[in-house]
Order: sequence, then structure tokens, then C-alpha cells
Amino acid sequence: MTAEPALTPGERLPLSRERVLRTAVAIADEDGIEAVTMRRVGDELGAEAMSLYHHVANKNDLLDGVVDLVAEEINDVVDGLDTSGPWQPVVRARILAARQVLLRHRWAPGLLATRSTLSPNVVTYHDRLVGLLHSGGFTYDLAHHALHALGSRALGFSQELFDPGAGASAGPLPAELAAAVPSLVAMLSEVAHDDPDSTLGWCDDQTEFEFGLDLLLDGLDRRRTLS
Amino acid sequence: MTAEPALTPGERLPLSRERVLRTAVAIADEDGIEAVTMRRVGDELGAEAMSLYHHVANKNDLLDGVVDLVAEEINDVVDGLDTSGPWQPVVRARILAARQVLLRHRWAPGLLATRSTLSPNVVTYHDRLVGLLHSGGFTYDLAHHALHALGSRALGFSQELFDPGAGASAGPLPAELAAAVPSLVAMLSEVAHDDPDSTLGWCDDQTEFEFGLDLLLDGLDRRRTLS
DNA sequence: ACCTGAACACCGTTCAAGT
DNA sequence: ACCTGAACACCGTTCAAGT
Repeated sequence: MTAEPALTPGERLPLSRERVLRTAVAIADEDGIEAVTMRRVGDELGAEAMSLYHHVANKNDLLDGVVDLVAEEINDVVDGLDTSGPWQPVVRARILAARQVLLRHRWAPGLLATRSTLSPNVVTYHDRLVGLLHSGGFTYDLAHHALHALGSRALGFSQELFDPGAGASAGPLPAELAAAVPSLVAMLSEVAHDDPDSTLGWCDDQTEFEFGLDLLLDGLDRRRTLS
Repeated sequence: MTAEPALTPGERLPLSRERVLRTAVAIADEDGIEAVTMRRVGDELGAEAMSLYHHVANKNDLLDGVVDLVAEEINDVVDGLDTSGPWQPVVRARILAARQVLLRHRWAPGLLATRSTLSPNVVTYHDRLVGLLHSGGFTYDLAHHALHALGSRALGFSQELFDPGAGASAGPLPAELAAAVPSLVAMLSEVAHDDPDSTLGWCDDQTEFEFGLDLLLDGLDRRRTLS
């Protein structure tokens, strides 16, 4: 994708940490994160798996680098946003922009969640967010609570454990299962009735994300004006 | 732990799906979820890894079963709670009780997040939650939004991508890194000053969980009274 | 029917050897 | 210095064979 210096046939670009990480991201985008193996990354670069170890310490380090690369992409996007005006629409727009980047890398949220060592670019992202909150009237104490309350939502995603819509799109439930979860059945039928268009996947992820986000941002603003 | 029929020495309890799953939970509690391999579970039961395949379809099925077992433990606990009175303290107590169960299985949240097939007991848990919300005055539409807004918090945990306290407990930051994240440094120093006792791990997970939970529950109650 | 041993395909990774 | 081939330890899983 990026321009490369011309090479005589048979010649190969030297490996580098950067190329290794970008290749890993490309593989994950194409075939999912589980397709990212040392052998596959090597193959894709025309090298042996073992050659990668000169540029990343091990697979864990590679995945840390991949996460950091995605976070860098997020920072590049959100750094260009307008930060003037009241804090709430500014923070809201920032988080929704981060979300757009993650939607280009569907595997990223799951990977983010498993990393133990923290990515410098993820830290930087949160630093800027705290800056916006503070200059928007938050005490640092409230900004701190806000980071925890937002959790992964600060970066634009929320881990859904249970998608109520999964059952709906799979058609009517077996009678015995329906009897076991009467409230969900009642909820499903009413919501489906309200919105008959969305027959499949009637939970709109974006709408639900924004609902939850606004719930939190509204609540935080209320606490801000109380302090 | 549970009473077993007496066996003559050398005799062995027959395997069963239940015993396989309970053994897997015990291993995860002891040594973490990554220690749960087919070979290890077999060993622990005095059987070969391959024998497990007569009771679980494959490792994925085993992990699904493990998740469902934990969710069953949660349901057993929350079903005993008092549900009289206003919805908010009832739901709050229910979620915090679920959280207590998950704190006994630290690996469970991470596993929950990776499962694609949904556990019957997780579905049941959410069914009861919707029931409480509805009888507490929620429309089914709002209850539906509430499930998405709560996300993993409904079950008592929140995936933290970034623990601001991790840096604090690791001692003072290197100067160049501190300069790169000025807002976090300012936040850290102010919050640490407010609460000088908690020198290590100054983010109280339980306090932060409850702060975020109450933010959401308060917001939901406000929308409830508006509708 | 339930369980087993050997084997297979696939990992991440080590290491000595090449250039 | 960077890269490689063979090898090792560990997975999940298949399969034919035992009882």
C-alpha cells in the first residue's frame, strides 16, 4: 500500500519491526486475529518465522505492537478533531471517531482486552481525554472516576456478553426455551413490534453504543456541576 | 468436595461431563485459564486427555460448559436475594452479588468475553434482570437499551483497558514519559494527594465499579420517569 | 459404552549454523 | 548483523484398537 523503493527482481525489502507489525495487522483484518501466527506473518513477508525474532521479542511482543499500532491510528484520527466548545460534544465526537477506527479492525477490541502490558498510544489517548475533561470543568478526581466508568467505551467499544438480538434473528425460539425466558420473549416481541423493519439483527450496535455513552456522559456532567 | 460413593482402592469414578467441567473450573481457579488443557484436565481426573471427548465435543464445548457453570453459580446466588422494593437497589444488589461470584473466579470475565455461543445460564440471568426492570417500571424498550448500556456490568464486571493506577504503583515515571502524558501525571498526583493511604494500587476496583454502575442506574431511572 | 495409546497437524520457540 | 533449517516441547484432535 505505501510506496516502496524499487527493487531488482528477487531482491527483498529487509524486515523491520514496523513491517512485521503492519503485516500482522493486514492478516488480522483479512482472516481474523487467530490467523496471525509467526509462520503466517513470516510467509507473508517471504521470510521464515524465525526471522521475525530479530524484530520482535516473541509473539506476545508482536501482539503488543499490533495493539499499539491500532491505538496510534486512533490517535492520528482524533488529534485532528476540533476541541473547542463544551466538553461533552467534544468528548463524544472523539470517542465516536475512535470507534470508527476500531470498526475497521473488528478483532482489535478482543485483542485490546487481553493485553496485560499497556500500550504507549493507549496511555496517550487517555491522557488527552483527561486533558479535555479537566479543561471542561472536571476535577482530576472526577476525571479519574470517569475513566473507570467509561472503561472500554472511552476507546469506542463495549464488550457485549449477551446480544438479545442473536435469538431474534435465529427465528422463533423452541417452546420450552421460550418458557424458560419469559421476560426476554416479551421484550423481544415488543421491541420487534416497535421497529418492524429490522428483522435481522434488530439491535443496532451504533445506536446502543451511543445510548450507553450518553447515559454515562450525561451522568458525569451532572456530577461535574455538583462538585 | 461433594460426597462421593465409597470406592475400593484402585477403582475410579466414571467420567462425566459434570466432573470434567468442575475439574476444569478447579484448575482455572488454581493456575489460571491457560492451564486448562485437555491433557491437564485428563491428568487431574486420572484419565487420558482423549477420554474427555466422550463427554465434551471438543475444547470449545468444554469452555462453553465452564462458562455456563460459573453463570449457574451466579444464578444460584442471586435467586436467593430479596426482590421487594424499588427496582434500583434490587438490581444494584443483584449485580454486586454476581460480581462477588466472579471475584472467586478471576479468569471468568476474560473467558466470558471470548465465548461466541451464548450460555443458557447467562441468558437466564439476563431474563430475570429484564423481569426486574420491567416490573420496576421500565418499558421493554428501555430495558433493552439498559442491557446494552450495562453490557458486562450487568454480570458484575467491567473490562478495564487502562488502569491509571498501574503507573502509580510502579513508582515515579521516567521524566520523558511523564512529559508525554502531562494530564495523567497531574491527575495521578492530585488523586494520590487526596487519598495518601492507598500507595499501591490506588484505584479501588470495587469503588470504581460501583461508581460506574450507579452512574448508569441513575441515568436509567431518569429515562424511566421520562417515558 | 467407555477408555486408551500412538500418531498427526499445528503451534511458539531454541539453537547452531550459515551469509 | 541478519536470516535460516532442523529440532523440541507443547497443543488439540483423529483413529484404530482395546475392554
